[in-house]
Amino acid sequence: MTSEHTPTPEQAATPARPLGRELIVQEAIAMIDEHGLERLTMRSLGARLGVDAMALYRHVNGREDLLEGIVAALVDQIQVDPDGRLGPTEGWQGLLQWLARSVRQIAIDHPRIFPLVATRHPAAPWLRPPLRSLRVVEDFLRGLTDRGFSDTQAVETYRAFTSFLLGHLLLEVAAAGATTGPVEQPLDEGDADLEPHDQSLDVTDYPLITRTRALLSEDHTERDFEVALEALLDRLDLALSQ
Amino acid sequence: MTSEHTPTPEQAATPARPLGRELIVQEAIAMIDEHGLERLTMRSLGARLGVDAMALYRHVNGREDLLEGIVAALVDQIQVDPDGRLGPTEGWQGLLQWLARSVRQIAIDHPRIFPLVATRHPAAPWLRPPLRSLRVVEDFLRGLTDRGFSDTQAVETYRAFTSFLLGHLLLEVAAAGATTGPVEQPLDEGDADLEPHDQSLDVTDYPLITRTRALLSEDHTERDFEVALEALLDRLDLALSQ
DNA sequence: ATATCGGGTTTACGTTGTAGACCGGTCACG
DNA sequence: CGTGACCGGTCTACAACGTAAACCCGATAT
Repeated sequence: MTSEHTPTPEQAATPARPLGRELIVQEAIAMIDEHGLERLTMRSLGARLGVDAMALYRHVNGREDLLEGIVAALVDQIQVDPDGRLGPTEGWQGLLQWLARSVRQIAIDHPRIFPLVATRHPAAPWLRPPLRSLRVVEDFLRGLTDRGFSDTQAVETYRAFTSFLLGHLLLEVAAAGATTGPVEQPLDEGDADLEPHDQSLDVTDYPLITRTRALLSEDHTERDFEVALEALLDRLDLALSQ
Repeated sequence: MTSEHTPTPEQAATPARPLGRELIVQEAIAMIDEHGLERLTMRSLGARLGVDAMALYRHVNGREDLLEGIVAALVDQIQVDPDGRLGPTEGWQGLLQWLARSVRQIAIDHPRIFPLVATRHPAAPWLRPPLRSLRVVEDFLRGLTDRGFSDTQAVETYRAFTSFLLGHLLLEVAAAGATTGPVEQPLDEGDADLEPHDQSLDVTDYPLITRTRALLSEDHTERDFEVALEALLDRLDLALSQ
């Protein structure tokens, strides 16, 4: 009877038994979405599932493995090919556009998890986040080679495309996280001395920043994403035709 | 006398007194470079500096602040403008090329720290990693406006350029980290049961991956970086001329 | 009926970040 | 020339975390 109350009064208990890797990962994702990564703890996750923390270890090889599972779960949501098989009318451009938007949607839905997808070490050095599962890469390569790409071209496109996705989406979710609230503090605000490291920073010494402040704060993430994607497609198209 | 030996026998003591924020951050950077982020601990860092862990708190506002300092230190190394002022002969292309390579060099020198630069929340939502300090952004905007960019163009370029850098460099250092050794385990290898989650993954079910395995493993990071940069510059040039 | 075992619990330990008390030297000032 | 402040180190302590190990119990197989 040492702890009768639930340690975190998040939700009392058992959202959907039977306990298993799937459910655990799912609930962990929800938890990060709601409170951020640092608040995902074995104990809190266990509590949320109405179960002792140690129970999780029956289904998951420790916290690292859990994070791995979370990343894998998100990556598995990526659809390389739309359901209604897109005809070769659109060609590879359509495929890449679809895929890009698919990945983008996932990133936006889980802005606090995407950094994990971006930075955790993939299973093999040639897997490039965010397209970091064998299934996705296979489908990607097939999609392109089916549409006339040589193996080399397909692989080069894989590299260019992942770089594009990673840069744009990571910046987009970072911006999203900044507005939503970066971390979720446990409700204190006693600011220390020792150079308070100004929160709302002073910009007066930087004339150009001051001048462009409004411009800098504008949000064009979606448009930027689309035009950069278009530019990439153009570039690839050019590279193909020679 | 509870702990007479140094907790981590890394280096006995005092590499360069006077203790201070600067020195602490510097040594922390060295430590991450050598052993990885998760092995950077207040106690180990203190030990490395020949000092009690708590001494660090006199100069640093806790671990988070230390990480902030590390990121800031790296970003401060970025040189927007070469020392020998480059004439307007090169124009803005030269500037961006120089800057890109400057940032890239830093990323490569600290592959285990760059992810921090990439993913930690900047001081303001409109600061975009890796160009995430006021000084760098100011110099960046000045460099461009000095060369004929409008404010809007300069800001748009800032966005495009940071996306480019982040995507390419993050993937490059991830690949680097994968070869060097991702984490630095404390020397055990007793593999658990529970689906060993295959380390050297099996690729036989993925014909296209199998076929392009060699291609996928080739390393073209530098070339890719340069050609993507060139493409970006072309795109910007085009956007400028209309 | 009884042995097995999957899957939960309890307890305990080591490691981490960090608060807070202590404490010794140095330096300003009466 | 004391004497107090204070700067910057130490020591001790604690809560939170990940997780190993032992336990335990109900269903199921023999």
